[in-house]
Amino acid sequence: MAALPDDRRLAVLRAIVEDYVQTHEPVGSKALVERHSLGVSPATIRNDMAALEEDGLIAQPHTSAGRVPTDKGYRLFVDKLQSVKPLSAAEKKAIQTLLDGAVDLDDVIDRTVRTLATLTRQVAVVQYPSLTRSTVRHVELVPIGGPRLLVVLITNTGRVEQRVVEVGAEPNEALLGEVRARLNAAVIGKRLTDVASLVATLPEQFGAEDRELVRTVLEAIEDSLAIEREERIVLAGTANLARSGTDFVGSIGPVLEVLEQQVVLLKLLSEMAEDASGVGVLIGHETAHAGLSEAAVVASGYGGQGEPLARLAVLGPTRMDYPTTIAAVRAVARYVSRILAE
Amino acid sequence: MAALPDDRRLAVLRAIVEDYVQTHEPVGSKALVERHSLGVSPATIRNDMAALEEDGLIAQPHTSAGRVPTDKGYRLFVDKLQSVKPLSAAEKKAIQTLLDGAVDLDDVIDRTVRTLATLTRQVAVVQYPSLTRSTVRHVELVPIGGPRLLVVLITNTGRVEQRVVEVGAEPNEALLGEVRARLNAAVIGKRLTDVASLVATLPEQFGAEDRELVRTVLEAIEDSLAIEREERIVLAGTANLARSGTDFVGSIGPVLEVLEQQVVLLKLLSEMAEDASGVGVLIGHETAHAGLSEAAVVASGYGGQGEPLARLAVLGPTRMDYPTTIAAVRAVARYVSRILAE
DNA sequence: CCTGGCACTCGCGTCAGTCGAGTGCCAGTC
DNA sequence: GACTGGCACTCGACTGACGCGAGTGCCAGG
Repeated sequence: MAALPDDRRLAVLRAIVEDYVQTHEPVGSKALVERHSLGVSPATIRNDMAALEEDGLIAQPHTSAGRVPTDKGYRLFVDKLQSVKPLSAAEKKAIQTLLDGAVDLDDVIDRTVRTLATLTRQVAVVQYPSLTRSTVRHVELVPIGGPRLLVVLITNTGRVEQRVVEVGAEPNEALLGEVRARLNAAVIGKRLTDVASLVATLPEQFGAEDRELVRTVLEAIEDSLAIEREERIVLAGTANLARSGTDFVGSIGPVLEVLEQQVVLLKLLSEMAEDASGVGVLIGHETAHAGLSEAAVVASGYGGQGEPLARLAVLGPTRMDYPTTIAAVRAVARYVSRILAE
Repeated sequence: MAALPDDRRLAVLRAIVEDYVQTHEPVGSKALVERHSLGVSPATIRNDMAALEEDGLIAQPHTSAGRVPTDKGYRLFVDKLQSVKPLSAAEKKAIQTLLDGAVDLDDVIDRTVRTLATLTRQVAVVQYPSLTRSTVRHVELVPIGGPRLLVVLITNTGRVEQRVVEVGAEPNEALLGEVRARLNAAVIGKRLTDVASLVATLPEQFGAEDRELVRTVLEAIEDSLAIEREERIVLAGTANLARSGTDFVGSIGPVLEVLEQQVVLLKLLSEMAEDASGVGVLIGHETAHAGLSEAAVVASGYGGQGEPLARLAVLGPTRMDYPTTIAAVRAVARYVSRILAE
């Protein structure tokens, strides 16, 4: 095919996506030439549309109706997106106002997810900074009366994990100090993933009668690092699903179900590929989940230079405003990263 | 009015509620006598229905349709509920299986809310044990390098609140031990609400140069007790809202919005009155919230003898199976209370 | 390769007509 | 006085016919 027609076909696809996102109605050839200055007649557009349909990029809900983009069409639209809509000054300001003044990690995450939901008017998803990629800032052992010991682990992201353990007998302060010192010496500044191997030989450095206690403490620490607790997700804006009314033809039930199953969400987020700017998009069936066949996810890593600490995302109907959403996700991700870097 | 007809009217109301809950369709006089052995003819029932409508207990959606209970009708139905449907053995077993084996408070709450949602097939809401009604088990001060101090407060419910504070200079261990000892002596076993007044005179017991540090620590503790953090709510089963499809005629959007605004939910829970068995019910407009005009809340306190530590609840359409739901809420509340008591 | 024209398709809204469930009322019976 | 059977009436739900209009595919001509 010649260069010109192919270019125009892309322009037509782009126009169809834009119109459809705005009007939520199948778009016909006539409306298209009226709303966009394509410089050709409806009949020509019709030919192009037939070709686009042949390629599986658009489809018609029924004969004698306009065309609607398919998942594949959205995908091409997103891939060929040369320019992301920059945020308005007011929006940037809003992000700052909403995110500044957070007192701790929980608060940062909470504000982030709300900001993202408000900004995009979609469902926002924020994953807690993954423990596996952060490092140890400090480990503390606190006797809390009787044979009970509070084990506290603080990460460089400000996250605090704690656990109460039962040790055989009430430990004396001197021993505790010794364990605390050696433990910290071994792990401070190290990655959490390496902690287990770093402390493996620790019990051997103590007398036989103390080893049991040391082992119990180490178990607690490794326990805190177990996947179950480490991978937490926070949601906001689920009410936006209902607002987008007829966007999900087969009710929003399945979508809500997916959102409740954090495991599925986490898997989705962790497996997403990102483009050069750090944003990844999954459209409809690409999510490989039946409940999300009419949904799209726009995600970005955040926190940490190079490899991100965790991901945040927006979930909405496939029929969403991708340029704006992508811009919002990227902006929020950058801003949160800056905050987390302190 | 004579005693008999009044009794029968109540029976009619009860039958209407039961049928309507089951079929989700307005129920007429004929169907009523067929499905229930009321011992009278449809015509008589019609007269009773007219009276019930007069009293505002039932209503007809349109002239030539059957009757539907009003909020007031549901209220009377619930109030006159003499027997709550006991849970089946399988259900009791399910509660045990789901709730046993929780490792900490977070886990208990998490399992509870999921159990409740699964059991009732509605939205479940669990409030974290209120800090204000629990007591202090232990306070710990942990130096974490430099002028930073980790303040940890553990309650009798197993809840752990922590906060990092910046103190002027790196505190020496002796001083810290002294503060720790006096602080614990003052507050252990005391109610959190009394903590602030109990420690008021604490700074005076220290030398002038140390008072600043003591004050900073106390501030952090009082901060941890601030309402914002103490009143947390966990949800599960929001997908059930969508499943109940046409139950909410005006979409489920407003309901989801309320669920996201935890403040509203908390206010609702805290203001609910409870009957003798510890369960409270709010129906439709009684929630005093527009978004919940078609919803009902069944709540119960849990944890703590006498005055409960917090509440858990189920939220569903006004058209819900009250006897079963009330039974489930009560059973789960009792079981959680037992677990929390250890 | 684009364009104007033309016949064709098909979903949607309207309208009239029918059906039936359910009601209210009344006169009669126990 | 309470209950019952009968009867006329109401009104929403469903159905089928029908015209409208948006949109398409195709074709011949520029």
